[in-house]
Amino acid sequence: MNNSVDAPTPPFVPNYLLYLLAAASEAASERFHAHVRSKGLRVPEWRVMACLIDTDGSMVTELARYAMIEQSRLTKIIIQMDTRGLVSRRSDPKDGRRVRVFLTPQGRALAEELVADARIDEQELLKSFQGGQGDHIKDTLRALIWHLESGDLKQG
Amino acid sequence: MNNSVDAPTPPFVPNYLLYLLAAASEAASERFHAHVRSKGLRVPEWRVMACLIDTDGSMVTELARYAMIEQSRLTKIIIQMDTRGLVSRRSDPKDGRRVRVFLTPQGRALAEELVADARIDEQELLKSFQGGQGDHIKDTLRALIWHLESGDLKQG
DNA sequence: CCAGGAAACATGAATTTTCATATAAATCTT
DNA sequence: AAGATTTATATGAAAATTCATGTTTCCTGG
Repeated sequence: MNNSVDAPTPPFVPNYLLYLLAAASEAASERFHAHVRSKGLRVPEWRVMACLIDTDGSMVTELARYAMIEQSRLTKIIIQMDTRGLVSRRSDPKDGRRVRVFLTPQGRALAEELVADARIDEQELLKSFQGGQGDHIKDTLRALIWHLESGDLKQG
Repeated sequence: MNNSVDAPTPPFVPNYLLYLLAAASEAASERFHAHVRSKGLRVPEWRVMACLIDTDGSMVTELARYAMIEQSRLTKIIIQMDTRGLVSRRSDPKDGRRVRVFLTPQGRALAEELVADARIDEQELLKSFQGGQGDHIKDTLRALIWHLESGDLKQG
């Protein structure tokens, strides 16, 4: 007979990939998201503005994919941002169904300021994350995203 | 004079660490989260159950940290889950302020089923992600989380 | 040209989430 | 040991999100 105690079963959550991804995303974003809110924007609004810095004038559906926001939700966010003067909406002359979204001068000024802040924040995160490791994490994440989006992993 | 066109400015968003983390989390979770919903649970409810598999009987505040859900929101989720018979709430006899949350037998059965499914899903993700790379990503994420939570990166 | 269908957005009602604060129990202070 | 603080959870109203579906515009074959 064996008197020794069993090794405790290891916990599930802290070793689960989807938890690690969500926790890493949250932890890494916390500080900058607080900064965004201090500037009077909610995080989804900041995401819209960051996307528009890259692709000003894109249509709502494109923006929804790029910013990872569901379409009807994005529509409502954009309407609010329009009201606040951060973006303007114009229907596409070539296709009346499409609504193209543009940064206003005011919106662009804020967006550029925040993108600059975001770059600094990112550099601080990466450089504090011991030399070189920092570079690799972005590559790893890009590879993971590419793998997940392309392969579709057997259409379960 | 130089006739050559400038190289286009590289886009910000697709190379931004916080975007990569959020996008990786979303892409990796999509399939399993759909599975969770097909079982009649919303994602935050699944998170609560997964946490309780590890730490049944924990108090609301602990659970909130572990499941990354804000406290007052968690309270409401737990009340719903209690009503549905997935968990039960008992006030701690040692400290009347605390509410300890337990899986019911029915809740535990569902939680165990989903944890098993989650393990399978995770294995499929990792093994499809070319040999060995899979292992490393979890280590990288753990390191990042540990770094972010411990260091606090200068108290900006 | 027209009917049918698809694509792009908008909308409304039900539900959730957020934020500030209330309540209640434990702990500290003097 | 009474009062002041802190900790734990609950609550309510305002705001945001979700989901299904409506509306408008475009496209396609006959």
